[in-house]
Amino acid sequence: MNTTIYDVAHEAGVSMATVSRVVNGNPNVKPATRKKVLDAIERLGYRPNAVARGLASKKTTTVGVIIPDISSIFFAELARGIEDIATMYKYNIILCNSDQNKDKEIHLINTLLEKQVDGILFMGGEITDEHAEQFKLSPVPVVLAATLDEKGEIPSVNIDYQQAAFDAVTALIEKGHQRVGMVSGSLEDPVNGYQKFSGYRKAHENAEIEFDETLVAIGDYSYHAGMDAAKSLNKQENPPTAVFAATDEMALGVIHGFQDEGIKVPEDVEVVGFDNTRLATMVRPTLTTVVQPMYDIGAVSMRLLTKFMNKEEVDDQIVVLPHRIEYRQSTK
Amino acid sequence: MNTTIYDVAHEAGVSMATVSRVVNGNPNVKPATRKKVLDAIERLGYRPNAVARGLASKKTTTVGVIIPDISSIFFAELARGIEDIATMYKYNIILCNSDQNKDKEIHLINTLLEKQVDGILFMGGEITDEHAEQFKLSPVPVVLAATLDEKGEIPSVNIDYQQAAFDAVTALIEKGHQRVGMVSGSLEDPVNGYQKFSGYRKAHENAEIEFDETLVAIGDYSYHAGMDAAKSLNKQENPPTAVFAATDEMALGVIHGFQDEGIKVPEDVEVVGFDNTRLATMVRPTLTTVVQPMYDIGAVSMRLLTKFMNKEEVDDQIVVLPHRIEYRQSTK
DNA sequence: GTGAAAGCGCTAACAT
DNA sequence: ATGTTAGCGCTTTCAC
Repeated sequence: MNTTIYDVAHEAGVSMATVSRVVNGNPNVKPATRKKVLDAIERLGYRPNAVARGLASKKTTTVGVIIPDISSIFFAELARGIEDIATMYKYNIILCNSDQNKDKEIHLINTLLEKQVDGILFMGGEITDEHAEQFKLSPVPVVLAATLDEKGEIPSVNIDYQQAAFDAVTALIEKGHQRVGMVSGSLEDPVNGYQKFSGYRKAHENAEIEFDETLVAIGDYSYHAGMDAAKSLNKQENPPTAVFAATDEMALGVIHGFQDEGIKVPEDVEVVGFDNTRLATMVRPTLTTVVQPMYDIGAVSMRLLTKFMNKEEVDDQIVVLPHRIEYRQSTK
Repeated sequence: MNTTIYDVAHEAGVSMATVSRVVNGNPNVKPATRKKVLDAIERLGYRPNAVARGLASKKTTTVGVIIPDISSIFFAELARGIEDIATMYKYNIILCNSDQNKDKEIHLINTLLEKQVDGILFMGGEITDEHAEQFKLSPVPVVLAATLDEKGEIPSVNIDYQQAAFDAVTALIEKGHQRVGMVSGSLEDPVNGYQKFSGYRKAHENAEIEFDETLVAIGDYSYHAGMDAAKSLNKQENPPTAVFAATDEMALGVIHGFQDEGIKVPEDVEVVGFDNTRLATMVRPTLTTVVQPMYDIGAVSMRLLTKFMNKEEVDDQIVVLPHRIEYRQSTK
């Protein structure tokens, strides 16, 4: 059997309470007593049991993180931001992949709550009423990262995706492009689909260019979806001279798709991606892209969650981080 | 206050023990009783407290995962394999980044043990005596993933890195290359440095080609390290006609480094990478590389850990997965 | 098939 | 500054 606080108390000739005080850094312990206890701990190789502590104190210093897919370069970067800040505030993370599957998501929320996490960081696609319901019922705070709650009821950290897409497409239009294509995510996806597509449309409205739906392809965020989109876009009688892709990975696919057809990037067609993942600098031509600060979104959302967990005052629970466009070789 | 098993027992008019049986799927409950309990649970919105259960049962159904950097495309893929199998066996994962820093690693092991994880999955660089000591003292099983224990005492899942490197370099030599360069990791890194470098040397010995240290560059696994290596390799009076890089990311850097100097890949120099990360197909030319089944290493190591946690019989605790070379456009 | 009761290892009043 | 004690919510014998 493992050594317990009781054993230490006995060994040091003090009470359990005193040992607990020492272990938890409570200042109300005489230095001499503290030393006795520390020595006993050392001698016995005592290691506090966080589960027992969690039961008694109703705090686990553990937060649940629900993420669509940790193997995605995008989410992996976000997760790192989350974990770094969590570590800074002495929390551990229980990491769960949801594959953006609603049933899994709901199930995971409940599992995490059973495990008595002190808070939940959620990344996903659509926040349905059922999600909202679960979050409302949650006894611990929930923060969304890179995930939109249309109703604006759940604390979240994002950039303004629509504005970012608007900016990127407008920049293309201002360079003289009349036919700007888009490779979008599913329009049911609030962030990578709907928001970015809306930005694309608004940029056209704003420039008074008529919207041409043949210029829009829908992809599943994969490299291959980008390649396919480029090829089909290029087959048209009047192909686009610039393409805005909803993710970097699709943008790479678009570039290579065009290149495979003998089309030169950026000479014949300019390409702009979204996210600024590490991929963007690891291709030729390097990718012009909308910078979404993934690490920061993770870090800021975790920081926000710690504030809620500490019951600190929070002035604004819907945080919108700035974005910008990083110009590289895939545009002229 | 949250509803407890006691409340449910009261509501259903049975004892706590019976509720516990129902919740845990114990068959020794009359169907009628079970229904009463289930109804009460439903009515009260009861959610079992896993922390209390963990304290009473001494099992948390949680495993600790120590990983150098989740934002690395390589480890992220591994992590996904780990998580999928963990989920399959009803475990959750506490994910910790170590940055391959020894002190952090040791500290994390202790934190995880305090949290009473049922097992630990460790990914890192060198396994020092201190690591070995910690693992030996651990009350729960430990498995290494993509990490070598030279002493062969700790269960682990890997491929044969040296053989894989040998195969890759030998293939290059057999194509007629007399001057094969290498971009290695630090030789203090057992896997990406020492093992792969040894394979490189052995391939030369085997082919009776004298080893030329000017052909070897050391990189930090980054894209830029690969670029720099290519440039310095190319500055030599007698540059290599083929290069083997210890990781895909460095291989990409090598390719682009050469391209930037006007050297053609694969015409002027052939390049082989290592890992087969998703990057390998997202560049032009696509990358010939040694396939390391990252997802599988994660999955198999987690499966192995579950066997230890269940005290199942394990025939071989040092598992070596097969590797192969995937030929793409960066070689002729 | 069900219940009673003793912990699991710790924290947090409350006393002293 | 330190000790006493009552839980925290559950599992697990052991009875019946």
